[in-house]
Formats: sequence, structure tokens, C-alpha cells
Amino acid sequence: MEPARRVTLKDVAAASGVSRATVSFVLNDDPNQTISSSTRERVLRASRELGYVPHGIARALREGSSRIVVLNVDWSMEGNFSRSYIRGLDAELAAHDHVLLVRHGEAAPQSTQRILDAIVPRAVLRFGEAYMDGHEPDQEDWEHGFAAHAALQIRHLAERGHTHIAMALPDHAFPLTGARLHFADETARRLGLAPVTDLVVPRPRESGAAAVRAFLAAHPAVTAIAAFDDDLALRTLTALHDLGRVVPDEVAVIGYDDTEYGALVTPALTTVHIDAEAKGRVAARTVLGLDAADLVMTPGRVIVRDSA
Amino acid sequence: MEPARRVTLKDVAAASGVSRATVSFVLNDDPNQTISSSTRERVLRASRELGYVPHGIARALREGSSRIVVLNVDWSMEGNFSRSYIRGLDAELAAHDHVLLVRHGEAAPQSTQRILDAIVPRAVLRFGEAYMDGHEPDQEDWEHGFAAHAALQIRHLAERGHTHIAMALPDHAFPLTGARLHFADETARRLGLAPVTDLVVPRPRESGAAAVRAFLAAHPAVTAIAAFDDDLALRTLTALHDLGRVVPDEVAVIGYDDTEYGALVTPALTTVHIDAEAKGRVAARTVLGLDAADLVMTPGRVIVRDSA
DNA sequence: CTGAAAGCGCTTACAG
DNA sequence: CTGAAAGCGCTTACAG
Repeated sequence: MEPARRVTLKDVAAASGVSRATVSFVLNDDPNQTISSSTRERVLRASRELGYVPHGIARALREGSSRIVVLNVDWSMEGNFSRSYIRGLDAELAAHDHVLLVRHGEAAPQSTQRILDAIVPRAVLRFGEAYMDGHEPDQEDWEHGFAAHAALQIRHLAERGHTHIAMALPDHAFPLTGARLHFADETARRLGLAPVTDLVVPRPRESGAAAVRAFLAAHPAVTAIAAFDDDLALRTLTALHDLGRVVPDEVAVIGYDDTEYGALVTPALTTVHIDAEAKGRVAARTVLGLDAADLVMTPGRVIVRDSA
Repeated sequence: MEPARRVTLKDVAAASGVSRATVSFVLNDDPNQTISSSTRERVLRASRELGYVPHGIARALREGSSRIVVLNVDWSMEGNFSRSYIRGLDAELAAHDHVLLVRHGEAAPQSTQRILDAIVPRAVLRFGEAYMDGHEPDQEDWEHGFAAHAALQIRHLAERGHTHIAMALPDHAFPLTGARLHFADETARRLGLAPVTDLVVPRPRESGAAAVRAFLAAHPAVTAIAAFDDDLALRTLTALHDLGRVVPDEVAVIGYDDTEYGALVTPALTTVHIDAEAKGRVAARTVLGLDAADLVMTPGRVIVRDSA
């Protein structure tokens, strides 16, 4: 079982009767070289016929880094946002001959470092970093960024007449939670609503119900809850159910990031859908030093169901 | 901003007064070489002091393939199984100086091929492949494999007195669905129950309810439904709720793979929890040609809540 | 317009 | 026990 020997530059050079250098120039469209079109033709044909594929490793050794971009995903916000973001990033990198390596953040930082040293990626991204950029967001961010997405929830609730809104947050705070609360509150301010209060809803069902009960007792004016994500929305919905509160009549709940179970719970969850594929593509272009001005963002939108 | 030059073998060799070859022998513990312990000491110290990290790219070029193992994930069974499997695979590969590259299966096969040609991974795995091995499972598989996990659901229902069981399946069949049904049915046979019938539950809420209604009308003896995963369990639960059927009294439902929302729905979902980390580790060892006999599997277990 | 040559950093027969 | 040398496949100054 002879494993078919790899076709190399040398083979293409031999087949087309030129040097390896020339083949490389042609295949990489080197702008500093002028290659006669007949030579170019010959090289291209030979390359095609032999099924030549550049050896990424050799190229990487020569270029100083591999065509791998690492994405660290260390907070698990599995949903449309992350999936679409990764899809866009992946596709755009592939279009530019790079590979996306997704690192799920379980590994110890030390092992991660060893790995990075070993594969020499072109770039290392952290999921959510770009998303969180601009805590004091610019216009762009209020249109398509994190701020805009946070605003969608509040605006929807405001349209339904709610003036006192709380935000349901996970028990383990991380950078994004603070930012979300900030943007939601800023949106409420702009709309002339009461400040957004925060409500931590732990995962265990009983503790969740207890937390929501205590919160509502302490904040009787609150009639709507914007959840950090659909998971927290579900925790909140379950807590309200267990407390015998009617949704949305007594308390409205809106989720975030449109997970698949939102439509299946009762009452069905109103939520925010975010397609981040374009954002992923922008990240890819940016990391490769390419212009991304032509990419248009898909705005987030509210999926209206029954809970708000 | 001079980027700190990389420490190479040559530096370590110079610092310890030996050749690059010797350094390589020491650092790789080459069994074909006998190195004096004083030399070994000196090399190790120099390497440590200089913070030497082998250049993975150069090594890969020399060795013929990179220390990357690709995992293709193309059916999205996000839950404990996949997460724990990936965690184990990742950790074990890291322990052996390899990196896991997770490819989410959205990319076109052609681009995937180009990528693989470019990075020359040590191995390419397909998620679920090992899991599905042995459609006619051996003893091992009935203990810790796919068959055993499928059996857990049926056994739990049988213990609760159910004799006529259906399996809720997604509308798009894929290899795993057939295997699951097969194993469930085989388990029912061994336990002396009626054959397991299949029930396709589409995602849209109304179609789901319609499908379940029609099914129950056609199969009045069925009192329990084992779902393909928690998502299908939730679809089924929702359908039963919408049809006014009481769970578990009229129909019991058991999920699979213990997603986080199972505890939050009403009635809370009884499900199967599978810790596949050891399986991931075995896959890593296997792919590297290492012995995996010492790894012990964690058996799956039923998480009993209210739905069955 | 094209080619010979150097070199990226490593591993491993091979020779001593 | 240790070192000099070749070579993995590529890119890119450099010389013609």
C-alpha cells in the first residue's frame, strides 16, 4: 500500500520545464515578477494536472507562521451568535487560505501557551472580545454592535409599555454581564425609563424561584425582565411559573440569542435573534489585515412570541 | 518594538556546549541514544533557562505531519456527550504534545480537503464515528458504548412498568438515529417488551403536536416515549402539553444527554447523563497508536426527575 | 523574464 | 557517547 507520494513544487517545475522559483511566482501571483503568459500557462496546467497542493507546513516554516487563526472560546454562549460568528469567521478565513482552529476554553492556560508556541498561528482571537469593544460605544456599535443588541430588548419592552425593567443575570459575573447591564441601562435612560435593576437568577430551580420572589418583593414596580440570554430567560420563566406568576400579564420576559428551545417552552419565549456571520467575516478580514468595508452587518431582530 | 527572537535548538546547543543533535536527543528522550547524565543535565538546564519551546512547524516539516488532530463535528448533538468527549480528547492529546483542531461541519468538503492538505494533520476523526462503531455491538459496547446508553432509557421505563415504548426521532434521519432505534428495540426485546415504535416529532410546535396526536391515536398501547435527545424530549413534552396529556401519568418521557434546560421545564425532564471524557481520551490514545487499556469508562446514568 | 542558492528549525541516519 | 550533514518543501532576495 504505497501511500501516494505528495506532489511538490519540484514535480510541477519538472513537468513544466521551469525552476521551482518560477512555479512559486506563478502560483502565488507574485506582483514583483513578470512572467510570460506562455510560461504561466504551462505552469498552471502542470499544477492542475498533477493536482498540486502547496504544503502548508513548509510554507509556514518559510513564512514564519502558519496560516492558522486560533479562536479561544471560553465563555459558553452557545446560540445563534456564536454559531453564526464562527461560521462567518471560518468561511472568510478559508476564502483567504487560512484555517480556523477553535480552542474550547477548558484547557489550562499553560497548555494553551505550549500549543500556541508549537503551531505558531497567524493570530489568536478571543471570542467575545470584538463584541465587547467600545464600552463607551460609538455610533457603529449602537447600530450593529453589542449596544444595539442590548437596546433591542429594552426597546421592545418599552414599546409594550413597560417602564420598570430588570435584567436577569447569571450568578457568575463576567465582563459581558457588566457591559450588557450598562448598555441596557443606557438605553432605558435614553428612552426615559427607570434605571434597569439587576436580578441574579441562580440555576438550581428552587434558588432561582427564591431569588425572583425576593427581587419582586423588593422591586414591586418592575413589570418586565430582560434576560442575559435564553438560558436565563428560561430560569426566570420557570421561577415565575413556580411562583404562580402569570407571564406576560404580571411579568414579561424577553430572552436573548434565540436558542432552539425558546419556541418550545410555555409561554413561548420572545427573544432577540442575532446573526453574527458578517461580524465573523469582519474579524477574519481584520486579523488578516484586509479591508472589510464592503461587508454589511445583519441587524439583530426581536422574535416576538408569547412571553413579552 | 523588536519582537523577541525565538529561542531555537541552536541557542540551546550553544548555551550548553553541545551540538543541535545532542540537544534534540536529550529533549526527545531518544531511546536509541545514551547521553551522559552530566550532558543531559546541562542541556535540560539551558533549555529551561532559555525558555526553549520546540518549533512545531519545523518539527512537522521534518516529521512529515503536524501534531494536529482534526475532529470533524457535523451533527450538532451539543450536550454533555460531545462536550465531555471533546474535553477528554483535547486533554489527552495535549498530554501527548498534540493539538485538537475542531472543525465545525459547515464548511464545504472541498474547502475542508484543501485545508487538510495544507496543514497535514496527524489524523482526522469524525465525531460520532467511534461512538457508532459496532452496529452489532460486542460485550464492551453493551457495557459502556452506544448500545448501553440506549439501553439505559428503555430499562428505566421498563422498571416503571412500561411495556409499550416509542422512540421520538428528529425529522432528518442520520446514521445515529437508526442505530439508536435498533439498540433500543434490541433492549426491549431482551426485556420481553413490545417492539419499540418510532415517532418522528418535527420541530415546529404545531407540527410536533399533530405528529404526537396522530401517533398516540394509532398506537394506543404506548405509555412511554424515549427521546433521541433532550431536544426531542422537549418537543415531545411540549406536544403533550399542547394536547392536554398529563406527563408522566398518561405518557412518560425520558430524554437523553442531560442538557441544562431539562431541569427547568415542567414537568422536569428525566434524562440520561453520559460522561464521555474517558471515551475522548481513548480516542486520543488510539489515534496516536498508544495503549489505552488503563482508561476506565464512566458508565452512563439516569437522572431521575419528574417526566418518567 | 528566469534560475541557482540560501535558509526557515527541526530530526535522524551516519560516521567517528 | 557526540557531532557534521542532509533534507523535509517552500519563498525570496540576488544574480544574470
